[in-house]
Amino acid sequence: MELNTQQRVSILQALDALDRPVTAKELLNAASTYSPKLGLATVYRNLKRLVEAGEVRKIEVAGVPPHYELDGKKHHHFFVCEDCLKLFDMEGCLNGFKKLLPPGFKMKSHEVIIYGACRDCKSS
Amino acid sequence: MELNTQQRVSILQALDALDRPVTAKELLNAASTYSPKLGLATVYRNLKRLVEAGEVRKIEVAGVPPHYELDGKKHHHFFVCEDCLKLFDMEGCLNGFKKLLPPGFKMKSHEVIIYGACRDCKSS
DNA sequence: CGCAATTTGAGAATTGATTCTCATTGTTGA
DNA sequence: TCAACAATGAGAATCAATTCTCAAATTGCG
Repeated sequence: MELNTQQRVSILQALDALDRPVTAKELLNAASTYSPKLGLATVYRNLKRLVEAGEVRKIEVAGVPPHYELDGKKHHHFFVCEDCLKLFDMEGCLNGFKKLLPPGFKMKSHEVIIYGACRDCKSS
Repeated sequence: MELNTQQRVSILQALDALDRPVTAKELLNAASTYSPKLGLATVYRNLKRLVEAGEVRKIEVAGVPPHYELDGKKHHHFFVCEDCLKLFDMEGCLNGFKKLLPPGFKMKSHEVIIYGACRDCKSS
């Protein structure tokens, strides 16, 4: 049976409070506020289970380590700040993906990633 | 001074012959045809230099190990076959990326990745 | 050709992300 | 309440990609 531990709750709380994709370490820092002795292994253990349960989504984009965010949001894409290396959600999507497909290929899903400078890093 | 070794030539030859993004190991296999004793470290050493020289592009997409391809092609994107895990170039691009940008963010580049089944894996 | 600088091969070592170990602690149904 | 089973902490271990080490081989100017 799965127990509802304090640290698991802290991790979910932190994910919810941060409200953007974060790395395991960022999550450790944030959740440590609620569970001071929290360890990285526990963060990973819980992330793994949450991902398998469909409650959390693991996001891998080139140039930055894997990030995690609460799942269940509607279809969206990501922005990578090349300065601070943070990831941000972007609402909306594009059309015409199929026209890129080579003949005979079948599309199951797609990903759009925009690289640049976030609001806070724009000026630096 | 940079020497023009047989193995470096073999690596370039293999990249050219394969004509799609390949992993370091695939490249080792392919280039071994020309340079039988070729080692993985040499492949990496040369890839690194070729990437720095702008002759080769390193492509990182979620779900597959890093791939490399000759640079200099015109702007394009990638298709990942979820079956055979091969990467393919896709000609063309889409419009409207800027409309996805959160206010205050600045776009420098973008990436589009389509996941699915390639021609050879479509039926399986 | 002759040699000095560069490169290679092969395996060891490193790196970053993640998982495992195991003794200890926490959680919960009865 | 309280035992059984699950989960945690901390560091060791693993894993895959990549880099390093160093003796031996190669390359190319003169």
